[in-house]
Amino acid sequence: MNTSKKMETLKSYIESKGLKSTAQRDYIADTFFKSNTHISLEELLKKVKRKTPNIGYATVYRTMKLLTEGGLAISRQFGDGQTRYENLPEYGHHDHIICVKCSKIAEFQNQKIEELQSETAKKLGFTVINHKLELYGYCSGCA
Amino acid sequence: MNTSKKMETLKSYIESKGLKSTAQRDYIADTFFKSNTHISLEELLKKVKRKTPNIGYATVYRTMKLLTEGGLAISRQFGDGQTRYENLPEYGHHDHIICVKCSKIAEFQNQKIEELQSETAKKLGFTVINHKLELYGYCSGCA
DNA sequence: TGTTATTATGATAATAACTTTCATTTTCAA
DNA sequence: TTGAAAATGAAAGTTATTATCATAATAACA
Ligand SMILES: [Mn+2]
Ligand SMILES: [Mn+2]
Ligand SMILES: [Zn+2]
Ligand SMILES: [Zn+2]
Repeated sequence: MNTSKKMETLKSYIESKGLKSTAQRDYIADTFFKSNTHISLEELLKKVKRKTPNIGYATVYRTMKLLTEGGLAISRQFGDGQTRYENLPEYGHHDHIICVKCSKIAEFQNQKIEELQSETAKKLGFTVINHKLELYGYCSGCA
Repeated sequence: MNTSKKMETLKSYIESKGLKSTAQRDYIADTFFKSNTHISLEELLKKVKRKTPNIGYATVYRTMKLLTEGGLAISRQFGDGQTRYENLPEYGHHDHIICVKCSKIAEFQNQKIEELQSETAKKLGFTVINHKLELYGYCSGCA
């Protein structure tokens, strides 16, 4: 889904919730949609402030909360104590591998792992609704 | 490893670091070693205070930090914003599945998943040193 | 066994990320 | 155009964690 399509989806979501549209929210969302990292609120705020210096942290916070609720952003907690947000992946769910030295994050998909997770859960009488799989180690550059 | 063996290991670790032994630390460690849950600092403090009401949160915090550094405790962060500690597993590494309704935690081991993780990492040029796998869902009682 | 340097303790303060509050501004349906 | 409802931004509140500091306990050694 491209940025403009996402902006439309956001617009619909806002309408459906009886909310009002604002320039700040639009700009924050647009900036986020155009980012391709796992971005923290501070980082996003910094980006946004380059064009709109008077925007507040709280607005960025609330916008990302809204996007997450609306299914337009995914929040992630890696080990660093900060929530990070990423755009919806183009091709379904993915997990992460993080370099403990340079913090580089690589993404991967492994259908077999996903299946084994479900199986394992089933054996224990659980039904999985989501999961968190993070590998930590050294990337090729830091090994 | 049983509790007394762990206490000995702790004693060695303390000596090797040039630290001093104290009744508080011993009692906190012993209490932790005898617990078989994924226990938070608050919970551990509560237990400890039953016999030694004047023990402080900071001492429990520092003791668990010490145990973790010394390899006698594992710290875990599940989704609830609190660090939890667990004893060394009797039979190697395990991962967790957590009920989102009642917070029940089940443990599992799956060698195949572990292997697939290493493989996946290797393909991306990473060397894995640790990982985090948590499944979230409904337990049999909450389904 | 006393002395004393070093470490530990517990109360309290500081930190940091997140979340809420509130006075003011903005939006938008009527 | 108007006014009720929502949004904003600054500031305050929250919560778990970590640090500080005055005092107490430990232990090497004279
Ligand atoms: Mn990702
Ligand atoms: Mn466990
Ligand atoms: Zn790296
Ligand atoms: Zn349950």
